[in-house]
Amino acid sequence: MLKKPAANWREARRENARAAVLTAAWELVRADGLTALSLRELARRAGITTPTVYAYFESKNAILDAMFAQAAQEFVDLKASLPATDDPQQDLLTEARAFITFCVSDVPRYQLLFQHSVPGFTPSAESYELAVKALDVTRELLARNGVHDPRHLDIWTAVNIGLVGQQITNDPGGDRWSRLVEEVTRMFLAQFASGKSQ
Amino acid sequence: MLKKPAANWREARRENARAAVLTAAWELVRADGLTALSLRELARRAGITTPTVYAYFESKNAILDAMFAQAAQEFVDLKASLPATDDPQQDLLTEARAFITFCVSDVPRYQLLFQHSVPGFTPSAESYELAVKALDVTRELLARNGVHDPRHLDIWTAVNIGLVGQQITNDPGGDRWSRLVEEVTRMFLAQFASGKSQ
DNA sequence: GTCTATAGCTGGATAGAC
DNA sequence: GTCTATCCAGCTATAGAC
Repeated sequence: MLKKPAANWREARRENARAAVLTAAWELVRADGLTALSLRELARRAGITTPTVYAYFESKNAILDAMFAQAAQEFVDLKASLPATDDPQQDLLTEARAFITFCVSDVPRYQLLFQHSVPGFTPSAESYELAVKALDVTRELLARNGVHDPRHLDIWTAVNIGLVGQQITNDPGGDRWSRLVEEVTRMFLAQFASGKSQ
Repeated sequence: MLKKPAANWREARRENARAAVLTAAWELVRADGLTALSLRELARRAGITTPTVYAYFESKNAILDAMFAQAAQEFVDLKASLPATDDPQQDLLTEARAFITFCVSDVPRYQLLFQHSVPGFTPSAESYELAVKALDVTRELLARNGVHDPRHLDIWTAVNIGLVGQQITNDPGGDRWSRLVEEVTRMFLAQFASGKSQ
């Protein structure tokens, strides 16, 4: 509707160039931190000049928004890739492990997606909705474990985020907190699974 | 030893001025965020000019370090102010409540103290040690609840930080996560108190 | 100690030639 | 689309008069 097929190769070229800039952006923030994202250094890494960046993104915030959308999509893909076996407890543990690895393995992505820690930036509503929607998988997973209270979903996300936060802040590169995921999952399920909650 | 009593009033004057700058700094970061701390705006709020700031602090990082030291001391004071009753479970809940309120009521202080989220800044070793030492109170409190495994102390800090993080990030000004502290404390104690851990 | 003035740098964003 | 050149704003920090 919007684009004729004949113009597709142009669009594809443009998208490739945009993707290359985004790749350079991720490499930059992974190397120097999320707050170190500058258009000068980004352009240098991408092998172009600063004004050229504006040929593909209208502002720095537009780049951050595209990065947020990518991160949100990766989060959705992660959730979709989780196996559903006949052991709900094992599945929940698998999800927790996957989430923690997802966060710890790419700290700037975690900060962008879950901490909203870039000063002048708020994600677009659509990308944000995507990330929130991904929680539905967790909701179902908890339901299969007999956990139905929305408050307990909040507790589940909190303990997972807590492990991630402590791991990143106080033992970066290690596993002092991330290794506790199994024990924490047991604790959570012992209290809230199968209608055990008070 | 270092300062003669006769010079005390000079020292006191200087300390007052330093304290006034720090007060303005806290007001600034509470209003505009930790990353918005600039010497220009700080000076403006303190009713002085930028170079005058350097009469009291040798650099911006020195200001951040003084702020970190203040925050660490407030954290220590908070721990020291906790009542010790004959009900260890109640005391642990009281501590958790106090911690969460401490963090949520002053987000920049929380970020500075527990998130180390200022780009070029790392706290001085002494101030950092002060904050770590404050964990001893929690360690004792857990011991009085029959929790002795250091791993379970890590789990305890993680779940508390998790509630704080989710509260600040996803429901600022509300109580969606902070109100869950009692349920979370019950969950933790049910699993780990009195040598119940596996 | 406090000021005015400014150095020196880095940031986002734009003008205009090609 | 891509470049050179540049604008303008903000930052930390310093020089030097008073």
